[in-house]
Amino acid sequence: MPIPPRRGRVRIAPVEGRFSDFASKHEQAMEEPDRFKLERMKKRDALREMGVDPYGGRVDGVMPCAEVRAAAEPLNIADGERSDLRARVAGRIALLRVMGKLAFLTIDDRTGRIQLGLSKQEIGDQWPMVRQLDLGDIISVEGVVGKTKTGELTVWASSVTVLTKALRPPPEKWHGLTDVELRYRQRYVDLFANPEVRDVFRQRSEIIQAVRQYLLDCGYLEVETPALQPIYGGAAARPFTTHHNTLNMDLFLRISPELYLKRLLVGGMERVFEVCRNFRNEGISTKHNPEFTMIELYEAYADYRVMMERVEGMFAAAIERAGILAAIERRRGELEETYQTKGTAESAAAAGGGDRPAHSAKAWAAEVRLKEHRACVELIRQGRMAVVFGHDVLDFTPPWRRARYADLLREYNDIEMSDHAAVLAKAESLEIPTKLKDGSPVDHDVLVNAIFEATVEYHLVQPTFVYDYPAAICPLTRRHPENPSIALRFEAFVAGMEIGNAYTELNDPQVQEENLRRQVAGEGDETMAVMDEDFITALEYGMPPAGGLGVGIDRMAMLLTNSKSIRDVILFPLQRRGG
RNA sequence: GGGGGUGUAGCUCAGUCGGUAGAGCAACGGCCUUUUAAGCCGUAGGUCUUGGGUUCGAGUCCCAACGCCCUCACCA
Repeated sequence: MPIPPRRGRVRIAPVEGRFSDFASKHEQAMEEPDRFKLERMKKRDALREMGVDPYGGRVDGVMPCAEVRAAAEPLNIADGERSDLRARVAGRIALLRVMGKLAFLTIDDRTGRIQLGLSKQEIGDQWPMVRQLDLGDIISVEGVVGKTKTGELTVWASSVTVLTKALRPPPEKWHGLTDVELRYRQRYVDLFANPEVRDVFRQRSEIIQAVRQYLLDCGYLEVETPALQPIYGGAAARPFTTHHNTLNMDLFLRISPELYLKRLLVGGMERVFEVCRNFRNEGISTKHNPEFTMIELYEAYADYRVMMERVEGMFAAAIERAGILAAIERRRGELEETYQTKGTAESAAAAGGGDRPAHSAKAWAAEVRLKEHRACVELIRQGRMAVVFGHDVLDFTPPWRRARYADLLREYNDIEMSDHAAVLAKAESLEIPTKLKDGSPVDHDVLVNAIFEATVEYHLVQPTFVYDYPAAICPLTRRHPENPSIALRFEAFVAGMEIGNAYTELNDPQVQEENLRRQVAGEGDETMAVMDEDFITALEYGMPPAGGLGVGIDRMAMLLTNSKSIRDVILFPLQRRGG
């Protein structure tokens, strides 16, 4: 099939003035349009020839689809009837059924979908326009709200406006976009093709907003500290490096905001938090993205016990204000429906004579998920803050379980944290290296923590605060007043995943300096902290005793939206070039 | 970095033992005023990720590269 000649620049970029050169240059650089694009460009041009701008502008008074539904509800419109309710709606064409002189389209907006009815008789002169519409175009219509014979709520258009002609076809209308790589690389397609993806990101936004509001209600101040730092610290991680040209100065992207937020405590900002993007130059996994979001907070005159309450409060606020429980009840209802309908009528037709009850693949998938959804909804109805995560039901109702680090270590390994011989033997049995490259022995507390990570963490499915950590792995934490080998630190675990980390902060500048110097010198590893003299200076002016806490927002969003991978709660996860 | 999986039409997927590359959706032409993933008739659409190799013949077997997923390692 011969490729039609390129269209002239005036046709391609009819906008006058400043953008036409730009568009034309890019048009030349673009790959040869495929047959889908050519067809759609033809329709775009046909629209222009009939005097219709295929890229319309502002539309006032648009009613979201969900509001149209809500407004129609009390009118009790009978099937086949129309109401007096007039509405203007706008959205992307998700389904398109044209039959001769009547067309039904389903458009999709941020609140849902609604059917539009366009008839030649009613829209008259505009009818030829309908033939130039495709799936994926963005339009608005104005008309009256009614119901079809089959009871489908429909906006019967009296006028149609083309807002955006799409030059590329959307993915398959039934399956949507499922190729994981394409979903991440072209998230914009994923978002409009898969409405449930939009729901996840709406919930993520509401979760962050809920947490923010909770902290504001607790008297916190939201602050912003540098992401570009001359010295990195506050965590043990490898940083990204960059360079400032004018200052001729190497800089690091922050791995943690901790040392800056503590300076604010010194400055008298007694309750501060930051919604903070951190950057760590490390591995990528279902639980790690090189850039990720934390909420870190510091509260003067508090300690790590208070921080436990903050974690509980943040989750409770998020679950309530982001509508998490209602979403799970809805999901359960959908699954029940899929299971009922696809598991009976459809499968009976397709069964053909198997021995066991036949179910369609969808019904089978629904059945598998129903078990935990039913259990979860049962808990919700008892007033619990329960969510479904994979095959687990997680109960976030405060108070969460509080378990001492040493007790858990004993429970799952039958060893005492302080018993070096036992720890060494256990580490060897787990094939944890007990010697450094230079042959010197690995620090006792480091071994203990390796054992803990390997043997305890994955057991911690229900929300659990693990507290009182071995001190050597906690250089920024205050020691236990009666046992200096213990640090007043907890980590919060859910579904085997660390989701929060808190300390009773160390505010003795001398001890802090010693800890940091030991860390910098001791490990001799590039991942270890760089000495931050100014941070010590700040502590010397006096930092109030305080509790500090960091919560991983991406992981929190994973838990509350039942997402297995961190990439499903990050809009544009890092991908390799290419693809 | 190790191990496992995967890559076929715009999208979702089949492709048996190595023997001319298939379906549904989308598209194009036609019919159609109550559809619900609309339907019916017809048409077109492919560098089977890339590069080597084995073979008379490779989507299929072998080797390598690249992307993606899972997993381990790394990672307070």
